[in-house]
Amino acid sequence: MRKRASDTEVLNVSDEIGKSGGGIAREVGKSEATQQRILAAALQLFRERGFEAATMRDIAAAAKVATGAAYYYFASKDAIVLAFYRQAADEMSAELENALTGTTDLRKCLAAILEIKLHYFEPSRRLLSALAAHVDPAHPLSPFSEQTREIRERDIAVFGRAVDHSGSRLADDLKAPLPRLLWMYQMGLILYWIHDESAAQAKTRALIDRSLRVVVRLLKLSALPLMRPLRRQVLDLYKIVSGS
Amino acid sequence: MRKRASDTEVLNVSDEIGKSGGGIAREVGKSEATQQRILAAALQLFRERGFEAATMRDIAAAAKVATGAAYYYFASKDAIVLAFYRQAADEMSAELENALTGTTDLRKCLAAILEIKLHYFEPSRRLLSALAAHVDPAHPLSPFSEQTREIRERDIAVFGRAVDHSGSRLADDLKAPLPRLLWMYQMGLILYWIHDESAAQAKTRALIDRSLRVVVRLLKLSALPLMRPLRRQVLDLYKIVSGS
DNA sequence: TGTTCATCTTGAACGTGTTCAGAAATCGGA
DNA sequence: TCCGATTTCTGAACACGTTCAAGATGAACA
Repeated sequence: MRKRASDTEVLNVSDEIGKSGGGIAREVGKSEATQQRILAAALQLFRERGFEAATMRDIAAAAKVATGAAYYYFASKDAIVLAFYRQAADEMSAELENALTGTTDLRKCLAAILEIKLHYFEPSRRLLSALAAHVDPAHPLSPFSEQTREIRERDIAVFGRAVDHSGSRLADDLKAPLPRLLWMYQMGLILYWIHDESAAQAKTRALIDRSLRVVVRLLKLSALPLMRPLRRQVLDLYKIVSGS
Repeated sequence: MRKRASDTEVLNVSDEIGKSGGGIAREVGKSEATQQRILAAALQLFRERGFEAATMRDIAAAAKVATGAAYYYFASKDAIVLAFYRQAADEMSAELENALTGTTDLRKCLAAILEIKLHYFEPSRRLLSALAAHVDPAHPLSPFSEQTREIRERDIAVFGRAVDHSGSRLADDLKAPLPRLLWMYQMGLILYWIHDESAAQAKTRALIDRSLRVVVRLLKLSALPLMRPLRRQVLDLYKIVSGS
């Protein structure tokens, strides 16, 4: 009976598409179309009414299927948000790569990355609060959960390339953890942005601009031989948290 | 009909106790006893089964009342956790004051504060994840919500006194924001502790010890005239976030 | 004692996310 | 074209948090 939607493997958009010739593949894309219809209906309702006010019954009705069908494609209501998150990561990746090659100035590069993400998520800002309201690593929608691991790691890799491309001279022991640290930093900014109710999220904009300068300044400072003991202390904290 | 449990004023333990002589007061403490019975039953079930697995029906049954009665005393399931949080803050306050006068060493003082809280919350560690799983300031149970404001502000005041009692020389512009900054720092540690699955939460223990040294070291560093520009930059970030 | 009235209590009912037994649709192969 | 198998879909049913109209309780007063 139930075969599709599992907890970890929620959305397999590109699955089975390639094997139309091989095994079990009917009218190409029929199933995928339904799934996309449900996803689209859900996202529209989420944006219109908010995550909680949009019920699974409404979503299914809007997608012209029965309630149960939604659960055939998505393991849970949360999983729909997760699918959106994955789609977002995919759609942004090309743009992000462009941003990386645009400049060797780390500050500008980080600013560009953040600009891309905020611009992309702008229409879904409130929806994201459903995704990022949780800090519990056990919650599927947490940015720190197992379910979001793949997206997270790919995202961290982007920061890794940003660091590589930049001309900044860095302390050697900082090079390995820095991508993940920068990712955490941007996660904090995005979290703040989601809940920022100032006009046009001006506060977040200010925070990004100012904090980027601080971050880059700290990076330069930390490269000084004088700062080595403190840097080691801070990196020890990172080691504890990152669990190595 | 419904008069009790409102959203902001969830638990009025000490309400109406004083006016037994004045107006409407029956068998003294009857109502309070019921409320406490519900709270106690809830906490026991929360600890036994976890917040989500303990249903309001179970809680009411364990307290020997109908389901609706629980909602007469508590506006929601969350509100019960909130009541627990308030009770905890009350019960810890005396101990915290003691810790403050115990030493003039800021590091030891902060360590003592954290020790008291972790020790108190130890049996309810998992329950706290229901309280602290949210970073959304709009969520009642968020440490940053309006509903938890009073507890938060009182708690920040504790850190204020800790700073005052300490002999550390601090930059003048740091004195005002420092208590809140320290509170945020401890909140981060507690958050980490809640989700720390290492044996006996050893990682949190290590993190507290090491990070406290870093914090104190940074405070000393920040007092140096050389560090003034960077300190100003960081304080600007604080101003943006704290919304002034 | 009987009446009044706020306080307290009840349990059925609502809307929610989710499950599931089975029906319908569609496939590959005879 | 028909058959068995697989995928896709249905809608009633479940357990949950929560609401609410109605009832029960008991103190204060006549």
